[in-house]
Amino acid sequence: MKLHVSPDIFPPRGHEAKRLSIVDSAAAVFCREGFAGANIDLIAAEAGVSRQTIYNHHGDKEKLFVAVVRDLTERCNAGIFATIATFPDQPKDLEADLIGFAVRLNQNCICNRDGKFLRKLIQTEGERYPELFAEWREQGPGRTWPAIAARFARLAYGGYLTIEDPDVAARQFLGLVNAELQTTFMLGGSPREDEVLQSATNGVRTFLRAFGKRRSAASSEKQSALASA
Amino acid sequence: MKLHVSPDIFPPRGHEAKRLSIVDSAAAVFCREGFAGANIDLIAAEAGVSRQTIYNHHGDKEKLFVAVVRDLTERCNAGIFATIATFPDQPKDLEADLIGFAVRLNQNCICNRDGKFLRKLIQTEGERYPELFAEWREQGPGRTWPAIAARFARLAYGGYLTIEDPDVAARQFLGLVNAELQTTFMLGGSPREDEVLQSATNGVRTFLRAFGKRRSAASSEKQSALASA
DNA sequence: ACAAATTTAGACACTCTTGTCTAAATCGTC
DNA sequence: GACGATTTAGACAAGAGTGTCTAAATTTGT
Repeated sequence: MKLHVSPDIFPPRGHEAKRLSIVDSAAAVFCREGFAGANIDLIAAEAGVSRQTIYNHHGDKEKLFVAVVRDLTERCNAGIFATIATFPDQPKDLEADLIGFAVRLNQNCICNRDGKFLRKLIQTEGERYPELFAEWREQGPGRTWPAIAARFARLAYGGYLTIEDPDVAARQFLGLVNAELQTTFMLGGSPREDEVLQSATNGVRTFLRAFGKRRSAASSEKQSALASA
Repeated sequence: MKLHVSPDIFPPRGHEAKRLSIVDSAAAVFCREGFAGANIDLIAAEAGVSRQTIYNHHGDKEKLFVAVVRDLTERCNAGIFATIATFPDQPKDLEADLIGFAVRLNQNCICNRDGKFLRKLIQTEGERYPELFAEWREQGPGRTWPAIAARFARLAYGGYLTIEDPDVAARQFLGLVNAELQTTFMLGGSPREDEVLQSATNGVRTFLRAFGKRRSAASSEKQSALASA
């Protein structure tokens, strides 16, 4: 599940390990307490590290915060693109496959630890660090949305969907699929697995009612002519 | 600790005016800086009041915060119910009327000052005051969602929509209508008026593709026979 | 096992904030 | 104009947190 490709190149082992541990704990504490309320001593204790080590590594509370956001953005992006790679380009069962994709997106990118933390940091401190979060916006939504939209465009081109604007459709897909989780997200909680599945199922059904080739009356159409140029 | 004999009975007008001013400024500062980062001196300055007056009125930073959330919840609720009252029960032009409703909901309840503040306070401090935000959840979403769902149920009963679960439909309506504003909301910004309209228009169109009586290909069927038992 | 680098614990100065207190100023009302 | 209530400015103690420094302890590479 983890890919430790090369965790220890030139810095010694314990060194980088401690850096990771610090950033991890810092993320948790910054989220819980906010930037102003976050206590370096507490971060140190939670990371199992002395306070001085934090200053050795990052120099500053603010620099530490920036490092946290950068780390989270990077890891979340990786997760999102990995999940986008599982988008059903040639679905056997369109509804089931889209539900699966929606659930994966939620579980692996939005509801997981990194996703929750990054979201909360953006919400709480976004206005205080405009340039930092402008960077996030470019690297994150600015790249992931077009990627998702492209997949929906391909589905439409393949004849599975009737879509005018893939960008709009992509955003509406996520809006629908998370429609029933908004209150939970607001309070910073994690929805249960069955809630995620329920919301995704309802959302995808509505999405397909709007954009699916209508199979309403009959016709489980094995519309095979997809291998077109 | 002094005991205020009767804090809010006979105090004169200017008194209550100052209280309002304090709560207002406090809301802004708590939102900008977070609870821990909020500075009472700054709130006082922004309210045009001395620090001591704040302590006279609210006694405590934490009590002040609670007062702010209570006030915001109350005012936002009032706004939402006022807007729900404008829901198109007997629409002439279903699409246009639903778009109008969506825009009103956004402008008067979600994007306005109170809505923005309340949302941010819930997001940032929700986990720290579970009982306070449980109260919000009951008073807010717990009452507004059923009210909105009831309106959609009535539309369905009137033959304007084909809905199985009005609660789900209501949530999906809002999810669709705000689908293109999510990133802006995240960063605490206010979308421009034309963005709100655009998102609402796209959202309502998709909503009607899913739940509207289909006038799609042919058959603008004046399917009037709805008053059945 | 040795030497260099890193980590640690603790003390420290400094700043900032909360909440209290007091005496003077201001306001509202008669 | 006078009286009571409220507000104000400022000083104040107490506490908490940041960032620095130092000397000892530990880890790492050789």
